Amino acid sequence: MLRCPVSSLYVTTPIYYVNAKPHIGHAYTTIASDVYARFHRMLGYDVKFTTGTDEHGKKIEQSARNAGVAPQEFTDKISQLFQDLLPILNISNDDFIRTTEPRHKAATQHFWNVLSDNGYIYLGEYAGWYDMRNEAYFDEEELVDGKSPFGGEVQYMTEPCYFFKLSAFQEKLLDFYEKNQDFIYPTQRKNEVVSFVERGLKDLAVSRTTFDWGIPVPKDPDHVIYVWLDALTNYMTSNGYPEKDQNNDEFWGNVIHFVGKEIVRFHAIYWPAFLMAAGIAPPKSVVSHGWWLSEGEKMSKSVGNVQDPVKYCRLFGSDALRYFVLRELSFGSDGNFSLAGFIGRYNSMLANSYGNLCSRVLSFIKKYCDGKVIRPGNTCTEDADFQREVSVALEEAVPAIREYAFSRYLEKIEYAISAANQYMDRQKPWALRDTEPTRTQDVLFVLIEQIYKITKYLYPIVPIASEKVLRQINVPYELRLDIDDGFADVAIIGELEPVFPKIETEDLSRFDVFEKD
RNA sequence: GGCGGAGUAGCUCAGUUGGUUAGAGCAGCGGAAUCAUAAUCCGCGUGUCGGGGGUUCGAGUCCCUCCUCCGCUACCA
Repeated sequence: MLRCPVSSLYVTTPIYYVNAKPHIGHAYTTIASDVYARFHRMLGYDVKFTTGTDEHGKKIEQSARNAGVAPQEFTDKISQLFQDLLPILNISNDDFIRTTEPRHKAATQHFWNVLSDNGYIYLGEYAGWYDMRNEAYFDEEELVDGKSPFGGEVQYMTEPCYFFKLSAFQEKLLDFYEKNQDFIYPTQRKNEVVSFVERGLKDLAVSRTTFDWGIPVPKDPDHVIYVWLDALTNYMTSNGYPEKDQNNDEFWGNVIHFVGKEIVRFHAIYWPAFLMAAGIAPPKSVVSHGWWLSEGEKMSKSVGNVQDPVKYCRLFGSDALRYFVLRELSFGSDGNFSLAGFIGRYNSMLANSYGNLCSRVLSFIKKYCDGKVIRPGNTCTEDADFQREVSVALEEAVPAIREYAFSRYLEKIEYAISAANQYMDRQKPWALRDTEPTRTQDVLFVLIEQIYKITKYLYPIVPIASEKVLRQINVPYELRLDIDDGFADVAIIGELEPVFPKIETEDLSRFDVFEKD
């Protein structure tokens, strides 16, 4: 039994900052979170899965001004692009939260009041060398020849500012990391976080007076709340805070935050410190992934090599993109996103190995077994060997995904697919169909039952194709989501429809056309 | 500078606490088969495991040193 007794899991993506349209990095985090969520639903977990947009801050205010629109109008537009991306990627989120929503403003201000009431927020003065032209503060040691790193003239300035007593949490955090070894994944990021904290924590400036686009500090509306304090609180807003006591909440007891490596510090240091200060349990894990290079180079708008997830979905389907990003690189490391790599993986694995396996088995049954096979009375050693091979591979896949090793999960499944193709080649049903019809149908049943199992394991990654295959072998929808369900004793083949048609050269020219748009 | 990663076949990477002739996938070459999306299956790798030194009966795996690449080193997000 793989299925777990009922337990709850809360999976989150970061809320994405709305200063530019979504790119492949956003899609990647969202897809990984979705696969993790779907997989755990299949294991029997009660899963809550949220995503959203982070909409406050100086940068947004400026971008809106540059675009000549009000900040709210600006964020409405970009946030919509992120919302539109979800169905395109086939994401199964339960909530989409925007930090400009009233529920979030209320939650954040409540959280602020708790931190303040608990004595962790105080009014002080922020001081530093201010670069007027670039509107940023710098420390003395950051200055280059008496100017800011951007080359602007600086002057020493102070402004009133609320601080969070982060310094009070240095030991508590280190102790927390020590006792919760799984808190930060992967290990490299954990080491970075620990060494950062060990170096000493200064109090954190958590309010700003230099711009207005934010949530006002309660009782002192000249200040807006620091965007990260605002943004991180979304995870609780979405979970019913403050009405719902997070410490007695089943979802809050098992929170997994998926993030990109660039925001680990906020999630692994500030966030647990804020929560500790409020007397709320920190999340279970912060899981961070690497960055995508584009055709071997760093993605950047100025270079114009930003990979657009929507384009890939339109041309090749969301399943193909989901499969590629999780298979191509080991989760946590950086990797390369290239069209050639994408097509190579798609064709060799999805089209040739898996798609063709389904096709050859199902159409064989359709043509030569009257579209129906029944469970054999007895099987031979070769059948048992094959069945065991698939079972072992799939069982090994489970711990992989639970350790966020999505590519290892897929490797195991691919091994099972390969075993199925090998089994069919060894048994040669096409050579037996006239002389040994019984053995032929037995072999086909053995095959179709393993295809059923493999397809179910593929479901979290490629839900559309998986559902298509299950429909072709007449597996009812409601069975799809439970990993322990067995296969029926009679398999009836429905209407055949190809999954993962091979990408041909003509499709590549279509890709170029699309690119010019 | 400090701390932390990484350097293994053409490419992408596995290699658990040191132990038999260092593995997988992809690409390439040869063959078989024809159920299938011209898909599949079988066979084929003389790699200084970044360089050098050391510990050990034995090291890709431990220690030292050097080289190269990368990340973190707070108040834009």
